[in-house]
Amino acid sequence: MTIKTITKNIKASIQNSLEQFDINLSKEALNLSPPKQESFGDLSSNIALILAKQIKRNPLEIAEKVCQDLINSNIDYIDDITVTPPGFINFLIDKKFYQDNLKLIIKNGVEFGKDLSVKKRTANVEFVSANPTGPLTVGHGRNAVIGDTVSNILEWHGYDVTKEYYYNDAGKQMRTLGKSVEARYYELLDKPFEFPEDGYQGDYIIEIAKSIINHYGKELEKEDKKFLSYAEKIIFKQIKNSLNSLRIQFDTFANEKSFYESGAIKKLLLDLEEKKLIYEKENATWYKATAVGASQDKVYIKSSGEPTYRLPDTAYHRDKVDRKFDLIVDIFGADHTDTYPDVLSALNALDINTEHIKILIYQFVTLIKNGEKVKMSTRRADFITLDHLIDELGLDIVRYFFIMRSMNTHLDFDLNLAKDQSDKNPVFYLQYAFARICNVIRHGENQGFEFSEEFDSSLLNEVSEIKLLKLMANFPVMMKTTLKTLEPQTVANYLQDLASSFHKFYGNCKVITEDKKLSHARLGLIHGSKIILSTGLTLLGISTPEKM
RNA sequence: GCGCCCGUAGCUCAGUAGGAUCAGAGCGUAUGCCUCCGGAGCAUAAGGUCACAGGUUCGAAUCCUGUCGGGCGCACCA
Repeated sequence: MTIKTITKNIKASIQNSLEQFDINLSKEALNLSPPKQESFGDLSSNIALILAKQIKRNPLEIAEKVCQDLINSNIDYIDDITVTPPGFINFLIDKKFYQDNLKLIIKNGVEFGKDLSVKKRTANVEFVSANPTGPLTVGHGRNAVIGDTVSNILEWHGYDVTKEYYYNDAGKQMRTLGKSVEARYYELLDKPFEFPEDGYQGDYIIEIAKSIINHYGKELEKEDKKFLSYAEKIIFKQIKNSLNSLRIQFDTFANEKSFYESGAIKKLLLDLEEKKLIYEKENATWYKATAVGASQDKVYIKSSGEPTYRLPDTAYHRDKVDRKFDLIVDIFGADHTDTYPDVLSALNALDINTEHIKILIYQFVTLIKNGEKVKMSTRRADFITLDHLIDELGLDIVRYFFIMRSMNTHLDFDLNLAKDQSDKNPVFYLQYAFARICNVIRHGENQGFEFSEEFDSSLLNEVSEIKLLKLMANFPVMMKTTLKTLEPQTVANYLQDLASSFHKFYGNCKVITEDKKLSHARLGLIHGSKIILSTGLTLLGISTPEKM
C-alpha cells in the first residue's frame, strides 16, 4: 500500500459517488492534493467546488453528500473525512499507514518508491556539448550538473540512459583555435606570426603551443593540421578531467564531422528539398523556416560554402530519433532559446515525430567575485574555470549549488559567499543529518542495540516522528513530479525538508533510551530516514559521509 | 523594435501546473537551549500591499492584458 494506491482508491470512491449527479467529468478534474494547512488533513479534493458551477448547486451541499458516501465506502487507511467551507473534502490518512510504510521503506531499501511495473525504457540525454576550444567555464558547469542529475533521475525511474556529448569539430571555432595555436607556436619560436583577430587569447593556448614544440619539434609548416588536432586532443582531455572531478562520465560522444562523412547531411538537404523547404539566394542555401511558422528564413549553407551549425544539428537530432530512444533530452543554455525550434520544425516537416524530445533551457550563471560580476568569455580568456570552482569549493558544493535553483532563473553564484559560508552551507546541513544518523546507529551498537527489522512501528507517535514519517512516505510522489518536470531542484528542496524534519525529531526525541522497544522503533525510523537521504543525495551526485 | 526567461523578507531563493483568515526556507539580525545519542543542530522574535495597474471566478504569488525594471537571444558565430 502506497500513497498512490490510497489516492487511487479515494478517486474511485469519489467517482462512484458522483454518478448520482449525472455528470461526466474529465480525469484531470479529479485532483487530490495535500492541503497547505496540516489541520485540514493529508489530502483534499476540490471536486465539489468544480462541480458546483456545472450543476448549479451549493458546493458545500455537494461536498457533504459525497463525504457521506465516502465514509460509507470505508476506504482503507482513511481515518476521517471532513468537509470545510467553501466546499473542500478533506481526508485524514490513518497514522498506521505511515507507520506501516516505514517497514516498506526498510524492506525495499534503495528500491523504495520505484514503479517496477513499467517496462524498460531508453533515454538519451545530451549535455555539456561544449566545443573543445578551451577549458570548461562556470556556465558549462551548470549545464553539466543539470544534465548528469537529470540522467540520474531518469535512471532511478528505470530508464536506460545514454549520456551524450555532441561537439562541432568542423566549424569556424575550431579553425580559429588551430590558427591561435599556430600563432603562439611561431611566437614562441621568435618567428613571424599573425594572431587571428578573433583568436583565443588564454594562456592555455600558449601551453599547448609549448607542448607542440616538445612533441613535434620546431619545424612545423604553416597550416599544419597538427596544430588543431593536437590542441583538440589536449583540450578534450582537460574537459573530460574537469567532468570527472564532478563525477560525470559520458557514454557516447557524437561529432559534427561524422554526419558529413556518413552522408546524413546530404540526405537531410535532399529530403528537405523534396518538401520544397530549401532554396538558393545570394549564393547561400536557405531553409524556408517561414513556411513552418518562424519569423524569418535561416541560412543552412553560407555563401562561402560552409554550413552553419543549424544544418549538422538537425541531422544530429534526426540521428538521435533514428536511434529509437523513448525519450530525448537536450540541455541548452539560454542563448540557444531561439535555435532549437528550427531543428524541430525541420524534423517535423519530414514527418519525424519530435514529441519525445524535451528541451531543457537553463538561464545563465552570473559569477560574483568580491562583490562584482565576472563577465565571462571563452575567446577573451576572461573567465573562471570550472576546475577553479571545484578546487575552491569541492565537488559536493559545486554540484549542489548548480541544481538548488530552478533552472529557469538566473543563478547568482557568489564565490566569496559560497566559500566563506561553507560552514553553514545547505549541503552540509544535508550531510550532517546523514552523519548524525550514522552516529546514533553507532552509539546504539555500543549500547548493545542491534538494528532489527522486527520493531514495533506503532510506537512512533510523537508529532515530530509522524511528520518525518509523512515526508518519507511522500518521497515517491516527489520523484514522480520530478520525472514529469525534469527539474532536479525539487529533489534538493525535498531533501532540505527531510533533513530539517530529522533534525527536529532528533532534538525532540532521544533514540537510544532505557525503553528498549521504543529505542528499536526509533532505530527503525532513523534507518528509514537514512535510506531516503542516501537515495536522494546519490541522485544529486553528492557524497554521504558517515562522519564529518 | 520583436521573441524567450525573470521580478516574492535586508540578501539568495522555495512555493508541488488556481486553493482554505499564518505566503515559506536559508543567510544576516535579536534572544534562549550542551553534567543529556555530535550545537555543522534545535526553539523563539523581528522582517512582506508576492514590481505596479487592470481583468478572468466561489478563490490569483500562480492564468490573461498593459506598464516599469533586469537577463538572454534576434548574424552567411556556434
